[in-house]
Amino acid sequence: METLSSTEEDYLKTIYNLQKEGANVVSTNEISNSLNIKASTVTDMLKKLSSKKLIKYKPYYGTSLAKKGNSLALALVRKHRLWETFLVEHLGFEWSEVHDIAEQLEHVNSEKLVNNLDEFMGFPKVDPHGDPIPSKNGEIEYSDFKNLCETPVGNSVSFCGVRDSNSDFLEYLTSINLSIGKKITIVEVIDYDESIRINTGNELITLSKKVSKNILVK
Amino acid sequence: METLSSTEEDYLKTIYNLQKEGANVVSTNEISNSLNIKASTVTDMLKKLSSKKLIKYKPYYGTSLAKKGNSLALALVRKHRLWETFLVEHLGFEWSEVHDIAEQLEHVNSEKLVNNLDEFMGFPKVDPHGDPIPSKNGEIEYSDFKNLCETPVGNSVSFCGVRDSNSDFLEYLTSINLSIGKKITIVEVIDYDESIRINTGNELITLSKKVSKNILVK
DNA sequence: AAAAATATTTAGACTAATCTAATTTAAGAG
DNA sequence: CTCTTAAATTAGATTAGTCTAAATATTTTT
Repeated sequence: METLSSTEEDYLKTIYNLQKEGANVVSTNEISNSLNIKASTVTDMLKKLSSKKLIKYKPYYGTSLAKKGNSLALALVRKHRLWETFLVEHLGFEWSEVHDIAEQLEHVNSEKLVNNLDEFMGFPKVDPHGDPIPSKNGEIEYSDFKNLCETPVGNSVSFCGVRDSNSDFLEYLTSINLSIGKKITIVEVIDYDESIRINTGNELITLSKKVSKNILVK
Repeated sequence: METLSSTEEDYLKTIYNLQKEGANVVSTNEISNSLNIKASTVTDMLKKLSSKKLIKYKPYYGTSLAKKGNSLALALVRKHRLWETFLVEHLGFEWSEVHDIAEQLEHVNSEKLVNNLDEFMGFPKVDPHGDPIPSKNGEIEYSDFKNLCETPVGNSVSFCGVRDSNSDFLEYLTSINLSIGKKITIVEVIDYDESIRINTGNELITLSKKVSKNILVK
């Protein structure tokens, strides 16, 4: 099993993430946008990954991960989330700062490193953004969180994760004092722009649809 | 200050290490051997690093680090040694296993990461092989260790470091129970092959010249 | 000091990953 | 069902890092 370049790994992870977002098959343009790489370049890489049997690629139709590619993508996600957890839990980073660093760390190649790190931290189940961490064997417990924007008025839920790890978004949440574990009660939905008003125990805040859509609750 | 590629960083670190081994000026072939890259390729890279003012390069003569290149190399050494320390002290690795992993980790680009890691470990002064760890500001305390092979018969010293981090060598030392801190008394020097007999408290062992040359003591 | 050996550089080519521009295919609108 | 538009692919070029083979410098030997 030859090892992959970081670039190849990036493509696999991107396909994994896009597929998880619902789509069964991922388009060349979606990958292109996600990675900020021109579509023509993506096409070349898809052919290459396909010839390595890591993905199923049908020209003009789309791409999905093959079994082998899926395991590799999952291993990357595992590494990424373990490193993010380490950075926040042990090195004093904010949840908004860790993405780019983990993006580099996830390409470090050592089974033992990631497994020892996992053990060192006591086998955490979720990362600082609430995303589940795949186990050594590639098992992942998909969580059944709902979008905050779909929660009916009057309900009380708790903040369990985000659907976007963009640092601006995370910093915004921190600035309004929303962090994982927080109890939230939906006070009102404004029909006009679909924004919502929520109560977080001590304050009443208004969130736009764009924000509430990216907050996961249970 | 544009960032360097990992490849460029590797060359700088190699030049740093070779220069530290005594030589004021490093030859193209030395770099070529060290990195296992053909001399012609090295020449190209030297021109490039020279044009970036990171090294002083004189064709057919040799190379040395310029001030800027030296700081960068030192920053890499710092990262390498901090990661090695982390792996051994916190993730349960043997000192013989960490070199290659640290080689990858040292290219991860984040000032804050390395500084927080340093702080997390309580600002260690030496790595698991006894090498000094440069501080954040690039200060490094060169240690005044001697080679075990230069220690006169009868003297008692303590094992402070190694001059080679090759895993076979380190595993060998571990197998004969020699680890950093151990007290060593030189019992006898065999003129014929310059091997030495030492007493480590409970055992009497014989070490070849090749081995004793790579053991540092105080 | 000339010849031989060794070290270094130059020249030309290759691969991976990228781009732009041109072409082809598929999808949607009338 | 044809035309237009959007998406995807192909063609050709570029850059970084590498190689081999050939040429040139330097050093060593005789």
